[in-house]
Amino acid sequence: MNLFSEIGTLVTDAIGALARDGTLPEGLNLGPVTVEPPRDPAHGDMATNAAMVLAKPAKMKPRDIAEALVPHLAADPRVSEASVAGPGFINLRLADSVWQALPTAILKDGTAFGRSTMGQGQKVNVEYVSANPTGPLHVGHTRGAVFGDALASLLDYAGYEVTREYYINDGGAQVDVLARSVYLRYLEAHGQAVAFEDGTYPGDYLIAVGAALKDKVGDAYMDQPEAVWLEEIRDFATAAMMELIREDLASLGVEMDHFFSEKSLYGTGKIEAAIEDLRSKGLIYKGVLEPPKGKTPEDWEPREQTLFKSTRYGDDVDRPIMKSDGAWTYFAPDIAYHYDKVSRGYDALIDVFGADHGGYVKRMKAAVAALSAEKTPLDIKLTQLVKLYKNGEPFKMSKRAGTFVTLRDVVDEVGPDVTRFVMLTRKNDAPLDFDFDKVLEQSKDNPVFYVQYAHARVCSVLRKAAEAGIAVDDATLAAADLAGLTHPSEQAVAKKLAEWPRLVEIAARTHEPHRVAFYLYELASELHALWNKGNDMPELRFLQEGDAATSQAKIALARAVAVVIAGGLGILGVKPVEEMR
RNA sequence: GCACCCGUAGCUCAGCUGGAUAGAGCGCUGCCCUCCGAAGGCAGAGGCCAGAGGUUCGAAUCCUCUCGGGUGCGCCA
Repeated sequence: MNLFSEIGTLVTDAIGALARDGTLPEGLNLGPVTVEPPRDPAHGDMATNAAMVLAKPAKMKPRDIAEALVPHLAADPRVSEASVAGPGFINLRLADSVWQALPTAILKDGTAFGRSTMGQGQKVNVEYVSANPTGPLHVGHTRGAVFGDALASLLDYAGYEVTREYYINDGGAQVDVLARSVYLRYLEAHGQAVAFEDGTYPGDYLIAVGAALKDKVGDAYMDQPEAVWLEEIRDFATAAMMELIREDLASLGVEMDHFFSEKSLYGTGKIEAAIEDLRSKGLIYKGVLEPPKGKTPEDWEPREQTLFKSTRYGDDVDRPIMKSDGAWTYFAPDIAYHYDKVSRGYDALIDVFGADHGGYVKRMKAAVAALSAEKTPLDIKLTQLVKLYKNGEPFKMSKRAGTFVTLRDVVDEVGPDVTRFVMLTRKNDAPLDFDFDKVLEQSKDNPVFYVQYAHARVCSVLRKAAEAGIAVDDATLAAADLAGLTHPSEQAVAKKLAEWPRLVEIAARTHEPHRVAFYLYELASELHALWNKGNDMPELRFLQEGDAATSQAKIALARAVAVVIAGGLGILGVKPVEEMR
């Protein structure tokens, strides 16, 4: 039940009627026609720009179109008032009964209220985290994990069929470094003193891996050259790191549908097949790149390389896919991986990268455009830096990894729910300050608390009502007569609730889950405002002593707020609380 | 040098495929608990939306340029 699209249909129907009676020309493009909440509530409940956007194609004055539309709109029982304002807006005021029907609908649908069919079951692949399997996840990954997961849930809620996917970078040089590092820990487990040189991973988290390796192979690799053990230790260590990463993700409540191994692309002909696809389209050639202007590397020499003609699809320069020694560059398996995703039949792809990979966006989009013959859109969302603070001071060190703050450090400190909500209180491409103390603070300065508090307050009312012997189960509340909910503060809450289905669609369309978090804050604010009005005006309190029917009507509204908050938090992956502790 | 992101109240940030008088929190000023949770609410002050052009009935939003900040730029992934 999306009121805005329902009224939108009313508007387009009215335009259709005018077209039939000759007032307006036939076949007007109604795409730009919108119905949205006006910025100023004094203008009414909804406004449409129809008259203004149709003026030019219809060759009429906006106000004339508006005047013609108004009678059609006003005739609908849901519309209590329609008027023309400003340059040609049509402002609509809706009947009280429209708002009063809303909590009832919410109580019937539960947290499914707001679900949309916008996606029409289209298949979307969301790839996120995709951290190298060389150690625990750090804060940067945490933001990507939360963002990607919430985006996936949001798209699911909006009617898409979503796959959550993780690309394991287990094919490059960094997993060899991992293997050597684990070998050192293995020697250490055998009692040898070892030195961690530059280019190895010194983190404590590999100690257990070295010990486990010793348990598995005994002294078989002692005093053996790298050629003997490298491959096996690499597989062993990579598996251990992926286990670690899965646990990290699980602690945040993130569960992937699919892990895709980069290594599986090598030696299987998959990279070659992807490159061959590009070659067949005339997009692969040998050539020499120009050095970047203004910043020529010291050791620059012109070199002939195998290049992908990414400039054909909007990139700034063509990109090498093969090194001079004949090995693939990192870009080649990435092309093959996306080729695989495209051929799995997705209608759309989304990659979530850290902002430091921003330079990679154009070539990746170019590759997918080429591989899919421009049929599969790829959106790449970049997540910006997280700056950590503790007691107002920048905070960098991890107690666990020694060098960087890990996902576990954050989750252990503040819990998964707070971590997730806070990570979504900024747009993905804006830097985020994360203050360990502030996010646990119980004040309206802290949006996590503020939203949870609203939910808890409703739960509190439900408990009080039950104690007073009033039935407040959802079925009973859904049957309540809400005609008495006429106060502006009550209607303001209902109107905010009405925005929820629309907001879900906007957030899903723009791939911006943070909008959900901001909406929940606004909804909580309306609830708190109404609650406090009850201080001065006892008739606005949810619980009316000795009047079960009125109480149930008011509590139905409150409960509807809690349901939408729970549904919204569900998208963010946050559990609503029933009491503040 | 080039590309991408960003620039909105003193501070931290929202702002809907372009909509009417640009919003919130913090901070500041003044109010509201014999009252369902005051962990909250109400009111006030505070803006050339970095700047200049352009498109449009209409621009914080789209285009161009300038300034300022961040990130990235061929055998690292």
